[in-house]
Amino acid sequence: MKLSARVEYGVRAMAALALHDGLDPLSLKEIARSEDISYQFLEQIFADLRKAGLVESVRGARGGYLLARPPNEINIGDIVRAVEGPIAPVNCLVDDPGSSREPCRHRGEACRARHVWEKLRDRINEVLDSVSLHDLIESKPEPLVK
Amino acid sequence: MKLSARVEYGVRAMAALALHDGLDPLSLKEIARSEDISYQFLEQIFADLRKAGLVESVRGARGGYLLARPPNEINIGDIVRAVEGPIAPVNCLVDDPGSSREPCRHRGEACRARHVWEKLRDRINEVLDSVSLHDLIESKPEPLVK
DNA sequence: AATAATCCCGAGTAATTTGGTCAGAATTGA
DNA sequence: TCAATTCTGACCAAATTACTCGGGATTATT
Repeated sequence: MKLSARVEYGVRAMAALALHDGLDPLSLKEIARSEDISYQFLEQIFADLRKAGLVESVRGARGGYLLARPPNEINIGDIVRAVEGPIAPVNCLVDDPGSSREPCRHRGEACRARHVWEKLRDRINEVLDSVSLHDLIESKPEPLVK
Repeated sequence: MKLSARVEYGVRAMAALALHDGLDPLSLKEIARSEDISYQFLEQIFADLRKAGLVESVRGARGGYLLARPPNEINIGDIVRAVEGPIAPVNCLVDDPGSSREPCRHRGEACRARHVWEKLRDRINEVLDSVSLHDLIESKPEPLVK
């Protein structure tokens, strides 16, 4: 039940972009340096963020990335789903509409727990969608109490 | 952001025990067979369930497992935490009080997203703790609409 | 036009986690 | 005594994750 490093990095990088919103493009090199994240790994993550339409790229010298929308219109859920795919806490909830994959069937019965997992998925999305990048950068970083 | 097969198996096995509550011990062999789960993998899972005090074992011939409490006093969260450890959606939330592990600190600041992850963790626990084994076995398995 | 800074892309690799097996000891009802 | 069972620790294979590598495409600057 853990989010990946991609998510952690993605959120931090997007927060960096949000803090720089309205200015010139921010390069991956710069983000990687300031957030201490592998440059090449970040490239992969930004490929996903771009495909999801959360950032826009400016190619060439002095290029970089910009938020595609203002920080209050991008929320953490958008980022998580972009870099990790849709939230699906168990296999039988993976949405895979075309294929004829079995739902969670065991010995002829659909799994009794399905509605629990569905509720869980919905609450997770709710929480992640309730916080925007704007909220994130407004809130003070917590003091480092031991 | 996925629960493991251990959780899925653990919940199904506990539901089987709940359906058999008040009767004689149910053996792992029986559960493994009826739920179509690897016997030896189930052994591992039940070791965790037992250590967590959710089941009691009866050793020897005609032995097996019993729920340690009535089905309405055991909830899905108990099972998930027993077999997967405490819910901690990001590393910086792993509770590890003794050790001096760093909190999520990046370049001197605690991570801005920490409170989001905390809220997420709390909601996940809430959902999982809101459904008991009793609820689970009372609810009809969902019909298998394609 | 040349250069350097940047995004872009696909393949490959190392580390970790997960799901499961194996072998056998300990316990107990029949 | 024997068969059915729990219990334990080590082991193993597959999958996933985190990251690297090599190079191509684009563009501001000189």
